[in-house]
Amino acid sequence: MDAHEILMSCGLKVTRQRQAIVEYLMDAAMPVTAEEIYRALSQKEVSLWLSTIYRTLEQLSAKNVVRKTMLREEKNCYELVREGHRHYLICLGCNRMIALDSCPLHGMKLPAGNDRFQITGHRLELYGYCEKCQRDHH
Amino acid sequence: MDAHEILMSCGLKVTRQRQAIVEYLMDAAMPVTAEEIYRALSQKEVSLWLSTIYRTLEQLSAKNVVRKTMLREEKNCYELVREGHRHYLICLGCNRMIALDSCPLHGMKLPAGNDRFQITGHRLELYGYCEKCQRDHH
DNA sequence: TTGGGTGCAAAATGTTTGCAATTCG
DNA sequence: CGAATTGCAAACATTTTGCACCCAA
Repeated sequence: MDAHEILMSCGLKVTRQRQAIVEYLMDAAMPVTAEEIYRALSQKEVSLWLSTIYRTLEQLSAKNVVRKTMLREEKNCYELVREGHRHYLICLGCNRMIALDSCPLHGMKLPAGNDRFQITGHRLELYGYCEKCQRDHH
Repeated sequence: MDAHEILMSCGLKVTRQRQAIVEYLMDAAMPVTAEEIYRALSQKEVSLWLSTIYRTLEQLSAKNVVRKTMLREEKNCYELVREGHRHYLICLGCNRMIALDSCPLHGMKLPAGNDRFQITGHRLELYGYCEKCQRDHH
């Protein structure tokens, strides 16, 4: 599924700007901020505005094609929704994020989910220190 | 431990404003925004500015007395660090948050934590629908 | 007394909105 | 062509910063 198809399937018109945004998200290994998209695309041939990026991300989020996340307690980040959901290890030393290849909660019976509260999703981030920063940290 | 002692232990001067902020956090059952603190204290006898609140929360966060959280993908919230850490059920219907009384991950061996990445903390939020909203939602 | 703290204003940052001009279908 | 989309400016909300005055230690 390429950018063009993704946009079509959302019922959105395929514009130069939107294609570039979706392509950028497809290439991104990590959640990215609106500003990162803006800077990256501005450096290429693509000229577009931040408001367009926000609007597009908003629309794609509504269609569940993009997910808004908030990693590292800072800005909003956005990532393409791929297989299921995704969690990250976040290094407190260098801020790098490492995607986990599976959900640690998968298949787990959560004590909180009972008839009084129906759990439909979760968000999990693991913090710590990567190999390099473990050394530097001491 | 009261507000006064908490501030002292952080090496911060005990001022009227800071005391009020910490007391408010102690009474709060849930993470609160800077603005909520501002409005609540303004209504009482306490006069103080938002910048003072942000500065104080910043300092308390640095001392690990307060934790910054971002629930519901919206604004920054702050909560007093009590016993260990805390997780919430968040209702997507009414936005209400319900504190869990224990950490579902407690005692769990996380597959990601090995010698290459040392896990020191995590953040987990569970989303779903509370009893009332399960009915309304359909 | 004095260095940290606060009031206050102003700036910086991130995001949203309104509208005319443009472009996709 | 007509509706959706964009460029652009301006508004908005949140958070940070600078500085003179103030007050806790």
